[in-house]
Amino acid sequence: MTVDAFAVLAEPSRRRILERLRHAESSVGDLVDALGMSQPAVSKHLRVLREAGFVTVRTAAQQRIYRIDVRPLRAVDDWLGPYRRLWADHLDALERHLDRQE
Amino acid sequence: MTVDAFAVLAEPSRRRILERLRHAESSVGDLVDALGMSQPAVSKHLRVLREAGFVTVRTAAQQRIYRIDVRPLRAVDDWLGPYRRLWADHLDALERHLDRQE
DNA sequence: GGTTCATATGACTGTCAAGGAATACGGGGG
DNA sequence: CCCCCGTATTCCTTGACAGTCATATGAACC
Repeated sequence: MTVDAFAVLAEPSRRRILERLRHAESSVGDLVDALGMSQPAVSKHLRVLREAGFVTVRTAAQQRIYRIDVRPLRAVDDWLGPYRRLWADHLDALERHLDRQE
Repeated sequence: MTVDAFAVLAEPSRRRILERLRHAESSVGDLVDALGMSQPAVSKHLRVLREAGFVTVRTAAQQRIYRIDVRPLRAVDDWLGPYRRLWADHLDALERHLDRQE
């Protein structure tokens, strides 16, 4: 996970790949068909995702089956933690405000 | 918010700015001192953050006071939603597994 | 063992964003 | 009114990255 998770997610195509892998693991060819982009492009994005820990690979005959790994996403989720508190506090303040209105 | 929130967050310096603004609103000069980078660099990052909705500006005399706005972060949080389910399910499965072990 | 299928990789090109230096802008104080 | 302070903007250079095309790898099948 030496790579920056946010930088990896900055690429829309990579998010689309993750979106697809969220529902089911897929071979490279499946992704090529589903996303309508060239095979080398897909393979390169998969490499980036793999090196950042977002996906794992398994070899099945002549295919490589990619599967999502949620750990980097949990890291992003953790990063959001303190900020989440921010809008929770705002909601609390809003509620108090509305209570006072009554 | 026409800009991609993930692309904005991909820049470490911008995350550092947000981290700082999470605790307190700041003038540009404050951020320059705190982050140890050039004033133009900070101003440019603030512009990106502003155009993506991450921060708002207020003018106080000759200073511009920047304040965090959590809405784009909530969008990121929402994006994570479906994936969060993924590892919640995994945790459930683990619990069931451990229960069966007893 | 050579061919075919699925995928990875390399070389190359175009694009875009970040950083620095210099400069413009705009309000405030003398 | 001129100057100064804080900040924004412009120009320029440089580096990173995505996409394409072509080719390499490697397993399976005949």
